[in-house]
Amino acid sequence: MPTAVSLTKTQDADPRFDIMPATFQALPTLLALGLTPQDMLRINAARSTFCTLEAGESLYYQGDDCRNIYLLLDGWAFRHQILEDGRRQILDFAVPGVVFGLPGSGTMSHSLETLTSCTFTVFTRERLFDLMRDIPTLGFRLLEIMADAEARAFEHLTSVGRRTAKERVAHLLLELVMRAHGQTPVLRQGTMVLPLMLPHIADALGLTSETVCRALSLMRKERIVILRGQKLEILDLKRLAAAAGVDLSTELDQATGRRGDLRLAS
Amino acid sequence: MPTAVSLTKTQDADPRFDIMPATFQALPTLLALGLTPQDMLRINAARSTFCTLEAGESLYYQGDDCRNIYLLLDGWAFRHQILEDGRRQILDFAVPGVVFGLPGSGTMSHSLETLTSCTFTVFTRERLFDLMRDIPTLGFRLLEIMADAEARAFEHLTSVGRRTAKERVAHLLLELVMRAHGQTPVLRQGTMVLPLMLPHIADALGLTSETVCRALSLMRKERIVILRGQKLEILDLKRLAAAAGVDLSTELDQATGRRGDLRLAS
DNA sequence: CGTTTCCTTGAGTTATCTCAACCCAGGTGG
DNA sequence: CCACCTGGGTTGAGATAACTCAAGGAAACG
Repeated sequence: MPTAVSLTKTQDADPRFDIMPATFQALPTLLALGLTPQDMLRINAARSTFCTLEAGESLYYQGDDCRNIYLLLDGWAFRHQILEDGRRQILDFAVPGVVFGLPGSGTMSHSLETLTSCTFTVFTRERLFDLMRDIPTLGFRLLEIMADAEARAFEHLTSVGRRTAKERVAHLLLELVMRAHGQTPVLRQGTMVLPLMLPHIADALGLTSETVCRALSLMRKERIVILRGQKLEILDLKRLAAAAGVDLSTELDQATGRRGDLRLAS
Repeated sequence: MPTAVSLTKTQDADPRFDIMPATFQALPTLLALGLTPQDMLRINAARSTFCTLEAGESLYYQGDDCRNIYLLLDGWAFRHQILEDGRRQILDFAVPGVVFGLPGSGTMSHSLETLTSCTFTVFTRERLFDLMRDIPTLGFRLLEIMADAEARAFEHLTSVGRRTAKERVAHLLLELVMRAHGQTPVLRQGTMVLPLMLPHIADALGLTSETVCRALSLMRKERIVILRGQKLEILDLKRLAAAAGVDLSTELDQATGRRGDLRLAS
């Protein structure tokens, strides 16, 4: 299993990073909560390496000995595991602001593949450690991000283990809507772009694409959501939540509470 | 949903913590890799609060507004989510050394329930932040622990999403053996204590206890493992791995590589 | 030694899978 | 500009892994 891509090295760190190019705006959104502007500058100065992938390429493969930490700046990607006989499980979908490839132990347990063209920032393990030493808040923030990722993984696990096919599909769509809402606000009234194909949804949910298709046609008939091509249209968010078995008001409270939480006490 | 237990506060931090009581030995094993003895002392000094639970009690519930970080010192526990209609998904099993309740956002997405009597150390969010500021290595170590937990969750997800009942059971048993091996070495030749009942295994794997029972009887007939009561007897680790769909040699390489990894570069 | 709790096994049911045909939209080339 | 082709999506019918319900059985406990 070869390493996927060569990394592009930019010119040396430029102290004038406060004039940030467009691709750098993703960093503040998710990572930066609780950080001071000076901290931001230092982090940006450390981001001397990044890389870009086309849709369908892999940043790393299951079994690679990955020593880097990645921050997805732009695009959609997903992480997945593949069994010997080809069965695939999609572990999660990555949207801008997601951090991964963190200093776990041993070799990578999964691969990362892009859904659209993507831009990543790459920190080496050592550079991250230095940054965390200089900026304690960063370490704490990363811990929060990891904890959120864990919560998402758990929610996902509950879906796959204990929900019906229709509930799973509804739940995944709801999650993606909520997450996209935090990022790029949902496009005009309830429509957003999902760069997924049915097999992606199926492999994320432990189903076949036929079953996903049937669940989607059902919800289309019930006028809950319409997913055609890459366009997801939400007709009735409330009933989508109901179909997912989620109490939407609680969920929203949590999402807003979440924002509040992200501000660091100190 | 009430908070589960009252916390017991010990006498103020004692600088002579290098003479550690028995319950404190769990900290070094998993958390302490890469930390200096002085760091250990400071962390121990900050552990002024702990709590003890009997088997079957809960440390916190789904929906609680939990602001603490817990370290399991002794005993077995599990984290789980419950749906409205009572369906339960067990998210993971906790053994001594596991860290959880980390500063995610919003309210707790799951509950923690003990399987045996347990002892936990409790850090408040603020205290942990202070510690991380003082001991940068601690933050990095916690990040590693979280990354390992994520890898376990992903492996678990793949099991539930894409493996057959027998594969799932074999895989879980294998995971528990491997983890216990790192901790309390497996009891005499291939026998260890598992404080689980069949419904726990079933709810962890997205199965019913009957299906788990059938998978276990099958493996018993095949002379792979015997699980009776709380005693797990491994008759043929190689074939257990094969049944789990895992290449054991790779897995072992990884585990040993892992130990190496845990030592921090700096 | 009875009671309780959990494990085991069987037989019928069902959600999801498998396999296969068909459809539709978009792109390409004549 | 239209015919064809291709890569998904859709729908149906039969197969199957796992579920449900139900009846024992064994071990643990008082």
